[in-house]
Amino acid sequence: MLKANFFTADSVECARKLIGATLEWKGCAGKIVETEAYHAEGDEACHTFFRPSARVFVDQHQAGDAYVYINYGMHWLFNILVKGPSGNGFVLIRAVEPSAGIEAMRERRGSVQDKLLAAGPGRFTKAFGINGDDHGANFLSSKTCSITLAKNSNVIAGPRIGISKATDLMWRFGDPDSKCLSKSFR
DNA sequence: GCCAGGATGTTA
DNA sequence: AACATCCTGGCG
Repeated sequence: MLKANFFTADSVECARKLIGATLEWKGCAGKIVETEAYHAEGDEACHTFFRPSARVFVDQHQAGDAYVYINYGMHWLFNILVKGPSGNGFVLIRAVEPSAGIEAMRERRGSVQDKLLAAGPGRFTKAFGINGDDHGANFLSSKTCSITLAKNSNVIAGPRIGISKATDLMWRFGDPDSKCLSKSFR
């Protein structure tokens, strides 16, 4: 299980270290294979840059709290708030390789290949049943949710996906060997 | 495998 | 108007 101070480091470091970790969420579980980091200050792609409500969220919540929002009118996206001495930020969970609760994921996702069940930020939340009710939930205080870091994992970095600002930052991280990425790194 | 197009609604 | 996406169908 994560230590209580894990989300008090830089969000870029958190995003990198979460690759390979096992995420458990209300009966479902899987290996985190893709993440992205956002900085609350100075990052034009971060919601805090253009959404006052996101800045309020950072002020009023603690490290480890879930920031869940709806995207393109139909997909929930799941972030974890990071608050550290060097600055605040978010880690977006972009893809997970399912390991438990796969039947429940299949029911929620409909007819897709198993490797695509949670291979994308919107696919992941749908597979795991995450929605706006989970906005503000905290991993470190919940009994049904946890993250356990892997001892070692192969990690590759690349530019973040689906954004139009700050595309030069290499803040997308992933396991290059996983078959459950939202998109290849090569 | 890649690309185009449409679904869908919140935020500011 | 933009948007941290996904699915389908066309093409080869």
